[in-house]
Amino acid sequence: MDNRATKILIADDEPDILEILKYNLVKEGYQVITAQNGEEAIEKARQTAPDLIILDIMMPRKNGVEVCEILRAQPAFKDTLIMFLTALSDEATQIKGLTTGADDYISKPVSPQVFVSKVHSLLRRVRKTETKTLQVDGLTIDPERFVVQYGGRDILLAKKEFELLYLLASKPGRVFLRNEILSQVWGIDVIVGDRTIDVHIRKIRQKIGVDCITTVKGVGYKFEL
Amino acid sequence: MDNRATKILIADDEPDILEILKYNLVKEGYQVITAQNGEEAIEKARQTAPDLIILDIMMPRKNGVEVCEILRAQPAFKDTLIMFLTALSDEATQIKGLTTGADDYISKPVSPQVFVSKVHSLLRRVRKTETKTLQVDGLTIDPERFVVQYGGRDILLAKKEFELLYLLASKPGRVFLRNEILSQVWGIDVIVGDRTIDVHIRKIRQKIGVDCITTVKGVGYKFEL
DNA sequence: TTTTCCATTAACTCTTTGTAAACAAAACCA
DNA sequence: TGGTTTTGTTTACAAAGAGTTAATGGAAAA
Repeated sequence: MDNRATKILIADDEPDILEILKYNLVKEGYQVITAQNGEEAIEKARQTAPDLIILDIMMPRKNGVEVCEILRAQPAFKDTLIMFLTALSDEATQIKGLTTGADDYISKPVSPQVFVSKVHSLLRRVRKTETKTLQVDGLTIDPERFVVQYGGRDILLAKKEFELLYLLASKPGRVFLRNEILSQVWGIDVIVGDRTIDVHIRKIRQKIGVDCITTVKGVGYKFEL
Repeated sequence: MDNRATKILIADDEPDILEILKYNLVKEGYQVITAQNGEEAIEKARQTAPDLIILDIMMPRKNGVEVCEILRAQPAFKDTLIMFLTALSDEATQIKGLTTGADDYISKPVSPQVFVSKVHSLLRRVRKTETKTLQVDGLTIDPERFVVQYGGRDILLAKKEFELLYLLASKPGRVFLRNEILSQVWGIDVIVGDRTIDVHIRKIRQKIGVDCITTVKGVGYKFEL
């Protein structure tokens, strides 16, 4: 699984819990941001735009449910995943939490395994629905079939090639910095050599046979037909 | 799985529970109808002809078991899936429930995951026997006889092989991730080794004799003739 | 009960893919 | 223009992933 570039915000007032959870998520390759109270959580959420927000219910300065409600009221967080941590398996709280628009909850105490696997599965569930077929000027990129079509021809790309092309084509004309490409396709903490991107770009150009990727020297690449 | 067209009726007298369950099913793409008591459940069942009916045992104005009995007595609901919710793990009630013709039961409290996965697996279980014969490019897959026909030839597949092929062929061209295959064919909580899928794929390819399953490395498999 | 068939695992091989390294070619800048 | 930086290309190699085969234990059929 690539957890690259997946940002997770955890808010809990107990530093120990925060540490443990953070440790386990970082180990899995996620980028973790922490907050110790409700207001800090909201602030950090705005600053970092995380993919998943994990909120303890019991927190000073706005509890988890309140934070969730505030965030959900904003368009930016309408589709962000939110998960609650409940100290006790307080049925009432669980229900309230879910109805206010959280996507899942975990009751503490929880084993790191279970915690991590819950996070995984929640993110996976959502990612799947994110894949949409792209159509740009006669080029079709279909993640469901994992096929690129151009001029009635099926072009088979390897995984990384496909992911790279998909990223570029997701915003035609927009320039993606090399850094951006790295963190989106390879992951935030994967270190690869300078020429790796170029080699993949080359293979894509070769396979497609049309010049659809433009180099912007000193900056990055953009997709354009 | 395409849950769009799947209608689920939930009957429970506690609005909170109803909300939580509905929320989770809707999130999975099911169409959900709710009822707050036994009689309402029967009425809504008649109106909407759901694919699955989830009944709380303890309900005012006819309890779950009574509702089940009444519905089962009607030809229209002879084959509808019925699932019970039991507040306590009351063994006696569970048994009674099942003998009156329910297909499964869940004891509350239940986590959203478990609940959703039970619903999934119940529907999957039944859909399988719902036996729609698939016809793709001269290949006929008939779940009723457990037989695959190709080029006028009958090919006998073992159960797992058949289920796997059926899944892949249900959406020709679409790539199924290994994970997806595992959870659809083997079940959500079965753990099998890495090579198990490959071995089954191999047997299918061998028996059919035509290359109809394409490997997408690092991603999964797809059916394509 | 014996036999056959099936699902799975393990061990191994084969293939594809990703990356590094080394060098060539551009583009940039003075 | 010559030197410098950035990108393109090629080749080679390691590792990931998938294919293959045989063996095992269990279930179903005979």
